Amino acid sequence: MKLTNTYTGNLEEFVPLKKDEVSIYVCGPTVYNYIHIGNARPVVFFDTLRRYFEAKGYRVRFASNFTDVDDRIIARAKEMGLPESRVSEQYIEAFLKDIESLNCLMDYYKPKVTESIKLIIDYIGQLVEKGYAYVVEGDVFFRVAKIADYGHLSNRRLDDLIQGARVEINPLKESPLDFTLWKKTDEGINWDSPFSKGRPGWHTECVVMIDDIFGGMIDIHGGGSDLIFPHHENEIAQSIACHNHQIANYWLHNGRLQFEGEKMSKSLGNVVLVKDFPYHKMALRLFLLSTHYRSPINYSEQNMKMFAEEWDKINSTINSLYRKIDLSDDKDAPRNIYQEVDQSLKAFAEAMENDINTPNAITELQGLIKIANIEIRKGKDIPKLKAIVEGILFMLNILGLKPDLIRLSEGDIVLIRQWEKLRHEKQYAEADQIRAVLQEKGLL
RNA sequence: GGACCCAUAGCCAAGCGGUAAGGCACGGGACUGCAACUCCCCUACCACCGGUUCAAAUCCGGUUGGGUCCUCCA
Repeated sequence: MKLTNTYTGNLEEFVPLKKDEVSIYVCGPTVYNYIHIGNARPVVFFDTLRRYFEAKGYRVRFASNFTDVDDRIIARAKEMGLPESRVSEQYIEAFLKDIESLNCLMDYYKPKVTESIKLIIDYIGQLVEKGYAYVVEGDVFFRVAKIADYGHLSNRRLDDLIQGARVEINPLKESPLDFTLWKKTDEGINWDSPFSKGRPGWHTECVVMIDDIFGGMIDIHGGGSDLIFPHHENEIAQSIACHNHQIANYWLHNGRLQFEGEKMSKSLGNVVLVKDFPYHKMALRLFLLSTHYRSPINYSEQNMKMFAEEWDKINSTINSLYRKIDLSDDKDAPRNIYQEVDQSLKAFAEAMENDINTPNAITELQGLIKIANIEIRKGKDIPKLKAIVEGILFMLNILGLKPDLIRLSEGDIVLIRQWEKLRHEKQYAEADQIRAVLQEKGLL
């Protein structure tokens, strides 16, 4: 399998650190609000990556954190008149509910900053001890100048960074590039540390959690492309400082989601929350996978209708397949192997092997859907229908698209037979009555 | 101001040196008692200008138009 590694800029053959096992860490949300569909992109993509690895037979160890200590959470807590912990708990719960609605696998490591404070303080202490960090009036900063390779991931030169810096220069820092590891404060939630009473900066949590969960290098570190600089760059710097090695063999970044051609962000206020998505959640997932993960993707209400209809078609084709099988006298016939189906599956796998090309994988899915509809029309070859339905479900499972299956009850079968009989006898008035009932039940 | 990315039909989107996949919409047809569903057919001088090459949507340079990061953001 090939993946584009941001660190090298190349499409590379994936080789795991341990045979048959893959470790993946994805930067998770800061839990101060509901997530919007842009936040859902990395979640869905990396879930799909995980599913594909699992389908290939790997054991996947997957982790994604909750940033539950942050200025925005503190601000939100004030606004809501609640303690920070209540705010973050509430949005963690909402996050999990949202990603479950997108059919993401829910069993993964979910570390929280508030539960990692001791490890974070120890880690910062080590950085100070080794001379990679310095304490000024209770604040702790990372000494970027000590990392020769700083800027490698984000492909930046230090000079450009310094020149481009528009932030107000913090006089406590030795260099404007130095970033905060620990911030002295008594506002909001805080902890005692050897440096001061305060709270950790954002960049240390992920490295610490990765160490804690995986105990060293991991295979894949992922997140949105906006995290490349400075967050991931800083993670690498800290890891090199502390352990003298990188964090991950492969860095994967997904492109940004835009809203009607504009950036979607909480600060611009043009967000569409996952929980408020106006169509079937699987249409949203289908949409998110319809563009290659590295490219930008544009959300527009107009397009969503398209994906909603496409999802309906996929879903109803599966149900038609099952209906045909359930109504057949031959329904216990074993499935068979068919070249068309196998070719689709092969092409599907090839697409996924090639840097998780989900748009092409979806094309293969659509091809099988078409084959399904042709066979449904022909009607008789139950083993083939079974092979097709199996193939479709296999693809859907990897893409994390969960169909709403409607299996026929005995009563439904009787009803459908009756409808067919009445039509055959040209008793259309009665037939249409039954048809209305069947349509109501979603069986046609 | 600095760094970087993108530009393919009405819309979404593959392709990444050998002569334009797929989906939606539109139009035409088939199926049907009438519908719905479904199927078949049809739809592209690959932003523009130059260059490299036997060959370019694909590589190089420039122009224009979008976007991203440098600052909280997935």
